[in-house]
Amino acid sequence: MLSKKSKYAIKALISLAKRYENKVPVKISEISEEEKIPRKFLEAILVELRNNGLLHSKMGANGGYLLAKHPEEIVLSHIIRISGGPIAMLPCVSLNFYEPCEECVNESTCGLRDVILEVREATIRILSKTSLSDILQREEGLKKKFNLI
Amino acid sequence: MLSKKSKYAIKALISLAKRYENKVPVKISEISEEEKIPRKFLEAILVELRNNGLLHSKMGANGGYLLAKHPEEIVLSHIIRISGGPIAMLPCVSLNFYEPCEECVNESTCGLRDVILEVREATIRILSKTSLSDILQREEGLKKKFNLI
DNA sequence: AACTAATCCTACTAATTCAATAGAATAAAT
DNA sequence: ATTTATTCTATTGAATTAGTAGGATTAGTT
Ligand code: FES
Ligand code: FES
Repeated sequence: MLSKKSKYAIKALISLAKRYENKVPVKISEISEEEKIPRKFLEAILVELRNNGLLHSKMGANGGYLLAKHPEEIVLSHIIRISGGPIAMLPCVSLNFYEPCEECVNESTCGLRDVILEVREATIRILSKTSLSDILQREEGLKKKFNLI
Repeated sequence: MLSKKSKYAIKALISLAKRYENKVPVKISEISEEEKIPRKFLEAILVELRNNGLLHSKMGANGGYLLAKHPEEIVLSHIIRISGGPIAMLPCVSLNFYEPCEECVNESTCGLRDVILEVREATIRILSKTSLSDILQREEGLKKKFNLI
């Protein structure tokens, strides 16, 4: 399961991606209300995203946040990793949060690990090719689908 | 991430699958030692697996556990669900642990949900076709691979 | 029948992670 | 100076996960 933190991070970035063309900083409180994310929690999340190069921030009056890259360049796998969520289902197959499995004698011949490795690859294949732009496009597609029928 | 409980459940079942042909009940303590799973925790896990039809148990002296089905018929997705782990990355796409996302106004037009739905499908495709037998076969394959090189 | 070896059952506790909050410090605009 | 923001540090509360304790029950053995 994705943590709320990760989900909020993604939601917040999608929200910013929608206004990417404006080039105007967006306030935390604005995102918070729009996406129904607890204000203070979102604050911490955005700082982390900024520290990891996904956002630019502007302090003071009329300050706020802006995407640091084009929405096409920000992909889900990256957001999830930054916001602390391992993607893999076991620590022994995680690229970024690797830890050996104490119980397994030999990692390289572990059958379970072998399967979970496949799952991870399938997951990452999708998450690392899906950008904020892709998500916005999907939303457009879904809206049409449900309006037109 | 898979919970330890789920991982232990899978490990325990693999261990039992290895001796499936013997048709002799296997003691908790035996599995516990072999797979390095805390005794009492494993106890609780095995009872749950039994209550869900994956194991048969025999009480008293010479008692223990046996697979209730052929190792080919027990698949990972089933084990994970029984041992309490949702497979999906978001509650809104989970078949067995579904819950709506409070923040998302309209589930059917949610772009994030749409992507995560794809991830879930890819994951389940693998987990629901992989049986205990498959895992044992993989282990054989991996052993050969690493012995022969 | 008594003894022993096992699962079964109920309840509890400890540990960790997750989610959220509080409040003061800093920065920029007017 | 005042206002409107982000930033930083620290803490708290809630929930979940992981693991434990101890006695009841069942079945085989002598
Ligand atoms: S090495 Fe991780 S499950 Fe075996
Ligand atoms: S409905 Fe679940 S993420 Fe939007």
